[in-house]
Amino acid sequence: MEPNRRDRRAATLAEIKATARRLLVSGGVAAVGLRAVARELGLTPPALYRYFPSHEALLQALIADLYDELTAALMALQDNDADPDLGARLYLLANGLRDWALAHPAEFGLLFGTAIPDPDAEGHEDTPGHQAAMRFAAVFKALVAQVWHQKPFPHPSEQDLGPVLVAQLTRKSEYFDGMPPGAIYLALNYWTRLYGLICMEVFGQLHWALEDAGAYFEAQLFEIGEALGLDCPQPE
Amino acid sequence: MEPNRRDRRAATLAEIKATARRLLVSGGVAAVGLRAVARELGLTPPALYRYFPSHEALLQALIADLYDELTAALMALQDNDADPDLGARLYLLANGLRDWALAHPAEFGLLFGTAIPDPDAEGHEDTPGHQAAMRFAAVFKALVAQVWHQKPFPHPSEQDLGPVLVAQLTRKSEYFDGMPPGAIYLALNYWTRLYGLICMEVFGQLHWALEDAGAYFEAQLFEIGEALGLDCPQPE
DNA sequence: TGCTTCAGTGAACAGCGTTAACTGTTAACG
DNA sequence: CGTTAACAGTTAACGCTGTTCACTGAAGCA
Repeated sequence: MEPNRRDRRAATLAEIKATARRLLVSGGVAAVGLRAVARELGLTPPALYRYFPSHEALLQALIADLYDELTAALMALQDNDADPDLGARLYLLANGLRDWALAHPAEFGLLFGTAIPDPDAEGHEDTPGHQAAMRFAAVFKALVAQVWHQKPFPHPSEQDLGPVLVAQLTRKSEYFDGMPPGAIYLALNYWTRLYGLICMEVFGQLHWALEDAGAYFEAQLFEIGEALGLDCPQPE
Repeated sequence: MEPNRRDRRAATLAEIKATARRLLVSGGVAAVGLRAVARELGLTPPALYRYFPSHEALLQALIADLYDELTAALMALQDNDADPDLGARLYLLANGLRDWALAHPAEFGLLFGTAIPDPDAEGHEDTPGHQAAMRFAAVFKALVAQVWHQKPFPHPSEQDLGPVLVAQLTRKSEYFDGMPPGAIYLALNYWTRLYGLICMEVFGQLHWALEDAGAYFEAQLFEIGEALGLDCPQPE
């Protein structure tokens, strides 16, 4: 019945991350301090260094966990939806992302708000947070590719896009399961508009115009769906 | 020839803000510390309190200055453009904003990146930074309203938007110089897409798909212009 | 049993924003 | 002109932060 030493370690590690998240929710990212976490757990600050090599590493682990939680939530949403129309799942996913963001604004802010304009990166692409972000992005990518392969939607021609853009998009054709550049362009369009919209709503940058952006989001989502040749989202 | 005391004060104040900006550019917002600024100026940290009541106030002043600089740059861009077609100025403005953002990523990050999801705000709407942001937003608002009044563009009907959204948009009709809700919807659409696009590009969130987002931005800008019933941007 | 591993502590360091008390210069006023 | 008050700036200190080092005590293993 007495816990193993490795189990104890895992339990403490989970407690640390849980505490960090609680502090994140209650006071924003600035409240997630090494000392604050230690204080909350009844430990001394250096004790945390047995679990994380630095404060930044703790935040990275928290970010990775949150990405994975969001990814799992969206995948569960897909699995529980029996609708054979994959286009409907795109609405499901988009609304799911927005709902999660609005329900967890602090977490969302940590994941997507903390923008790092680091032009000379060269090496921070293998952090836990970044890898988890890639897994998250793959969810949307996979669904869009499935939608495409189930019923290819009309897309702009290569002449419309121009050679420079086509060259870049074609380079991503393999990642997008063989979609043509015009279709990838629409997929990118879908993502950028959805992402931008949710960020602006959660970060309160729409407040000056709309006190409740829900209806606006719905209308925009319908427009974006139209661009992918999808039908009306829901009867509602 | 010896400078007045009030002039000396103004000069020091300008030096402080210039130093703060230099630190911002070279090391991000985290590098703009009270002590760092003082060190750079050969002063002791408490001396800065003769000019700013707190570190936050210094940042606010810097934000306000940057907003004003950006606003002035965009207005100068408009004034130097003799094109009577106001629609063309929308492209000019959009490209001007993007150019400024790409040329000054650190400053842009301070202005637009640091998102503050503060739901229980109630009182931070009168900071210098927020007021300057309103002046900045007014530039776009004014031009869109001018475009509308010069040549009203086709816009979605109230039935298309739904009563909830129409009610919110109508409440902004006065601010938008009497534009109808459908037109305000398109104006908002213009702003959200432009804003989201530039943020994603500057903050490197498009790098996984596009190494150079210029062509993509151009294509998107054309789409957004189409939605406002504008003609082709430029022969180029 | 003896040795090692490891969680955790206490003290300390450098850096941060901020405050209080103090010094010298500079402008203003009777 | 001389007094006085305002002002720019300093030094010292407080509490906070992330981080390191030397150390203790207990758990795990041979």
